Amino acid sequence: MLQQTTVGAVVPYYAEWLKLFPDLEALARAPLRKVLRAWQGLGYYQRARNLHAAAKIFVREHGGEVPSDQQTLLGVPGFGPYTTAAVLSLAFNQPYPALDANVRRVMMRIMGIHGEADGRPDKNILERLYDEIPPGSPGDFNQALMELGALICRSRNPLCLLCPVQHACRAYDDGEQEIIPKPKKRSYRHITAVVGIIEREGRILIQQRPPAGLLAGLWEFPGGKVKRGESREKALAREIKEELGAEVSQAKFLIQVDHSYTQFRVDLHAFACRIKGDVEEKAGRQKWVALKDLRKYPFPSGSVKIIHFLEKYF
DNA sequence: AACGCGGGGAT
DNA sequence: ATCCCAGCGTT
Repeated sequence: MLQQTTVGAVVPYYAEWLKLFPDLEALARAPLRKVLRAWQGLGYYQRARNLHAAAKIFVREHGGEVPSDQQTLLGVPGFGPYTTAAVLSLAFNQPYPALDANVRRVMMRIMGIHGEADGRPDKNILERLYDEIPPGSPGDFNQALMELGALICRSRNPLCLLCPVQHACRAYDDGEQEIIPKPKKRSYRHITAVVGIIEREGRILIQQRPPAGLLAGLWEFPGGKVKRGESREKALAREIKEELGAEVSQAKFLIQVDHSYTQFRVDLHAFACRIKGDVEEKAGRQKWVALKDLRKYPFPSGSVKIIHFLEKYF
């Protein structure tokens, strides 16, 4: 859960997760839909699939235990260099440095390495960490470095005057703690999208996204992007026609929700819809679901906001 | 080496 | 409006 996600966002999910899946066997035998539902809102859903697959491997091939060998762990879904090192050092007391974003920033500053923070393991930093890591307490060392990065050696406004290793920091000596690492430039697009809440005989139509790509395997309401110069109603009718082969006979605006991704921001407009005729069966799975049953399916966060609105006012 | 993959908090 | 986060897998 902590892969590329802040501790504060993870804590409630972690607690709930352990209630649902108290041990490896419980996770291994759970259906994917429940696993994804428990992950709903956390993002990067491939992590949930990986963890699910890993639990199955541990139960089936390793007697229900987590292996304590580096090469074995590196072959398990979701276990890359960082996670493998973190498990080996924290759980098994083995001297592997856990090089995460915090530690990388701390070490770039201590060693005076300029440039952007690269996501890949840096050879020079790893060599230094292997030299410094105390064989007797590698887990404490790793966690101390991560904590130093999170609380003192922060990305912005580092608290150098409170830093216990200020005397050993090249960036501080040179007054470069604010420019190491160099901020990344990102483009930021804005998209407006419409979705149809299509009801028939007390049920609402939802469809499942493809098994790979963005929000893979999650469910959503039919709809799509609004093109330039196009009205929301026109876009809704066009998308419903494209996706379902059906004509929109009525559309009443319900709610607008904002939703931000890393690379873009979506402005979602939901409409209560009536359609004429039947819905075309598509390769992607579709379901008519009662409002109270929507919460059983994994949706992206933007859709969840719409569902909360529906539950409150319908 | 570069890119795709969420979502929310901090500033 | 930007930037970032206890990264990984694919190309």
